[in-house]
Amino acid sequence: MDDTPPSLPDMPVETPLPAFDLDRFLPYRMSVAAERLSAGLARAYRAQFGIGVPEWRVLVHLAHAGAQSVRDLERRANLEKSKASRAAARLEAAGYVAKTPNAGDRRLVSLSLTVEGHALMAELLPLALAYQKRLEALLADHLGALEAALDRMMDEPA
Amino acid sequence: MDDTPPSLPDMPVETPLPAFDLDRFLPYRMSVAAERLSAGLARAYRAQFGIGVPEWRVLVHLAHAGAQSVRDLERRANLEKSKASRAAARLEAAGYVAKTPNAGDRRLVSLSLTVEGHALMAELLPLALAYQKRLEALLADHLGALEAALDRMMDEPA
DNA sequence: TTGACATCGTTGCCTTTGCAACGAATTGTG
DNA sequence: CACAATTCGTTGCAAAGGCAACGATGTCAA
Repeated sequence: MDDTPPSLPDMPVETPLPAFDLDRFLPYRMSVAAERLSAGLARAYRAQFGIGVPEWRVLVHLAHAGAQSVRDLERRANLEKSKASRAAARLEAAGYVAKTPNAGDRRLVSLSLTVEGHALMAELLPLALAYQKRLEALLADHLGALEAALDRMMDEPA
Repeated sequence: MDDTPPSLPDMPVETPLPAFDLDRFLPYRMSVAAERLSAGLARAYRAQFGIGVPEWRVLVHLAHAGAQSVRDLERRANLEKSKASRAAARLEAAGYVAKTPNAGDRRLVSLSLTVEGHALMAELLPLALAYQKRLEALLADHLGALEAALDRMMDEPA
């Protein structure tokens, strides 16, 4: 708060930097808020089921859309290829997901929920839905604008 | 969309799962949008200056608040302790940040921008400000509600 | 048909992350 | 003053992530 610093002779005079408050910077705020939301939910399944975020996304998408290839997950659940592949491998090892070769195109792997995976989702999905409800109630009147803002961010090419 | 599946004898009958579309799930949407914003900005400095997100946060906070300890960065820039420590170490190696022991409390390390770090920020901050401006223009009428929503998410204890 | 080109999923390699433990320094308590 | 408890920053270690390359498969056009 020293508007006119004494400028001691041995202190190099530096161009003043533009004012910039990280706390008002949108990429930062979004990142922190997103981390917070993910962490809040993850507490519900991470410790209890050994499921991380990538696994969660795979499971949800399989539950919602049925059998899917790794490529589908990459495109539709925003999972980088190797991330999706390894998450699927972990889920297969845990017995929640079955990997079967696709008959039509043998490059594809068909991932699907096992009975255990289905049962797991029967537990997890209600938790997620409740979390979503809580958020919607918290945001209330701002929810619509938030979603519109998110849409715009996602539509923008950059 | 087969509402009444044939229920073949060898197909175990499973409780139908609640409808759940990842694309409408807020933690997911926030995470994807945040990643997108960070990536958009990071392109401006990552390749060109070898600066990653943690380094960026350290630099910005030092530019904004002057000399800070690792603990300050942890608290005020949402950087986990070791992340802040290592980012500071990388920045010191790159010559952008100076680490000096704090006279009053010798447990603390005082991090500050070097002349080179100051010059770097004189380049980077305008980029960040322009990016913020672009975002604000894109969001336009929804900006206020977005910020209010972010505030609520951050205030909530969970 | 054949050969160039594209796509799919996995893997190797290296970096980054997260967590816990540690030594050094400081604070608080009796 | 001693000495337990706390705080600060770093580091070891195992897990996760990112990227590029690979083999296998599929497509397409000459």
